[in-house]
Amino acid sequence: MKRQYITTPIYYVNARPHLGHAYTTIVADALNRFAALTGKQTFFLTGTDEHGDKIVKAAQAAGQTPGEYCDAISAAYQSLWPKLGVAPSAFIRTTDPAHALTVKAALQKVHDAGDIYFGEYGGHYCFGCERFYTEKELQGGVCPDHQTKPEYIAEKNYFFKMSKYQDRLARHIRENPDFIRPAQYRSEVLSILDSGVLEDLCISRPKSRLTWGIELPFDAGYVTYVWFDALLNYVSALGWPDGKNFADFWPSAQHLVAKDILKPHAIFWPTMLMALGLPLYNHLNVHGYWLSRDTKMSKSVGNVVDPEAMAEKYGLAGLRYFLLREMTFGSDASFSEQSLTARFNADLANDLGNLLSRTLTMVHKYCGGAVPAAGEPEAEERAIIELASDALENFHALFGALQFSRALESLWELIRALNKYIDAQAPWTLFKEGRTAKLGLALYTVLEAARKAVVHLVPVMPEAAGAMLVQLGFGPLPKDYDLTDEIGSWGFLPAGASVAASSNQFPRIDATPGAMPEKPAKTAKPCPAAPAPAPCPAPSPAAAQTPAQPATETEGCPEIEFADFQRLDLRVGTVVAAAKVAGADKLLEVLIDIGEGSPRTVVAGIAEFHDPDALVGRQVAMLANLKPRKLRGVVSRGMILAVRREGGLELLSPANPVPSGAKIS
RNA sequence: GGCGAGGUAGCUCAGUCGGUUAGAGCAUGCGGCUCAUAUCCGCAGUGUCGGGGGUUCAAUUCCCUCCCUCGCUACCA
Repeated sequence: MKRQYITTPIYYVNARPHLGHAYTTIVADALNRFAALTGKQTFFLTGTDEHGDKIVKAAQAAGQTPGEYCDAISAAYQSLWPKLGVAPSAFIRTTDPAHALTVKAALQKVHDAGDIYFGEYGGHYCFGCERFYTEKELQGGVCPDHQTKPEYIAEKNYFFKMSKYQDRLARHIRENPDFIRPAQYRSEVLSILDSGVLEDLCISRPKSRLTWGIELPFDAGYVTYVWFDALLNYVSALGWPDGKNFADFWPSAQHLVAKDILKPHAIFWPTMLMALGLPLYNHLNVHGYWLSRDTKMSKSVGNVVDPEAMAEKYGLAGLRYFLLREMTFGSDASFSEQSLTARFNADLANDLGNLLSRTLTMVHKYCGGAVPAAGEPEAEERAIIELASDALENFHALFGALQFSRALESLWELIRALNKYIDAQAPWTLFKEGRTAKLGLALYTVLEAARKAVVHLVPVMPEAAGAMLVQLGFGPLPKDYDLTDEIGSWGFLPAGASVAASSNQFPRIDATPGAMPEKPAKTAKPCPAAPAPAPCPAPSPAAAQTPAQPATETEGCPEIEFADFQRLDLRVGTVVAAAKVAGADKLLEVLIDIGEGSPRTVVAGIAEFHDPDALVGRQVAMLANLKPRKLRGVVSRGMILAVRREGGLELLSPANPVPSGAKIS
């Protein structure tokens, strides 16, 4: 079984998530989905880094304990990911007790091996800042913040013998050209390694100065500082040393980071792995910054972009597509709502959205809404089939090599060619002239080629691509579906499948200043009532399906498409724990296992009728992809389904036990 | 200062292991179609490929040098 383990950095909880965090994590998510769709077993890790000086200070400033503060910011990250369509396999926190045990075990191991020593660390210490300054950081010999002269103090600390592994690391990087990519960062690291002897890494802080950290196993007077704590998350999340996930996934590890943490990941971490006797990761993938108004985003400049607001304003698909399409992986790129709008309108609305819209309309007008029989391809169709095959082959090669921009561009070559093909074939003329065989052939060619393009957008925009596949009559992806089967093949779209009457997947965004772009609609319009003539070649009776009926209404709710139903992630979960929410009469905080690794927290308004203790072990139906929401300070991720009756509230449960997380359909 | 990356059409970028008229998308102008989300298709461009020098029959692509931007690192050779 081929596998892929991909990680983002764990994000430091001294600030709320911004676009940079979102980019890294969305890239990881897209790569993870792509791997899963190409037959790999995957593990995707993200999390939060929560120890250190700055956290203690930030917590104090917020009037909280470090623990409370970390919980709050970590929750902000955890609840952001589903809003960005990101679905990690696990979320690690450095304050997780299991992580602390791993870090201690690793420190002990490296200490036993003789690669950690006790030494003196001297520097200019500013008591106001509670930190050391190097000579060059001091301006005119005084602290830049406090304008006071720092005191030179010597402090005993523990050091990791990084220099011992310097040559071995340099050799490894030379022998494995893909170890650090893109190549510009590889040469940067080699240049650091070649330019002199590495300084050993200071890995501790005395408890007299810092207690918010993991205690050294060999000296209770110290906590470990920064990198031994943070970097080890990549193996502790897999259950190192004995976890099955570690054995399964570590050999396929690759990390994704922004360029600011190149050195820790390219130098500290591999040498730590060497000291631990562990194999190195396969790839370190390094990306650049998103610039806003031509400079790096920063709070003081006030140009920080909020990813959640962008997702709400432009839709998930638009945001994720833009991020992957606009940045050349490795280089910096500029973010602006103007370029996002331009990209959205040109690529998604005009090219792709309109392609689907015009095609589906024609299938309904000319073919009764069913996928026509393919027929025998002629020269023009063979050209499209070949182009599709080339485009997809390129896409696979480029996407896997992190060249998302070029990968998507090659997909768009196909999409643009389809618009051109439609113009050349002019189905409206074929229809008028009664040339039904060619008409069916032309529309089938467009539908099938569009499907092949859209299916490759699933990793980029899972939800929107899924909806488009349904509109195209292909429906949700089969369980054992493998994207690689799309290269060099043709005709997966079954004739006779009914297609949506229309598609308004990516409505153009009004670019006029001040206009508030609407969130793109994600549902298909209802079918028009008028049944169209059906001159297209009839599909084989076995494949024929009932054409969509005109919209009707049921008890006040408008009739919906099957695709609408599919947007609901309904599952059966098992209650692991339940407790009353403090200060609320009706709310229970319920932990529900839905087979995700860690149980979900759901806040449910059922406390009036249900005793928390009686709920444990019970299976309940829940809506799992409801937008997370904070209720009474608790983030609720989902809702429990229930029926209200007089004097009570019945929870929905399966009549017989089912696996936790079983999908309701 | 050293090291690394980059400087290609108005914008965002691709590309050239040296070789006929240097590409794409967006934006701009003109024309066409009507199935479509005022969408789509066609045509039209423009560029001393950062400056200068060198090697070569031939350089945007190789070498040298200078300028500018970004990053890392440092005053130690």
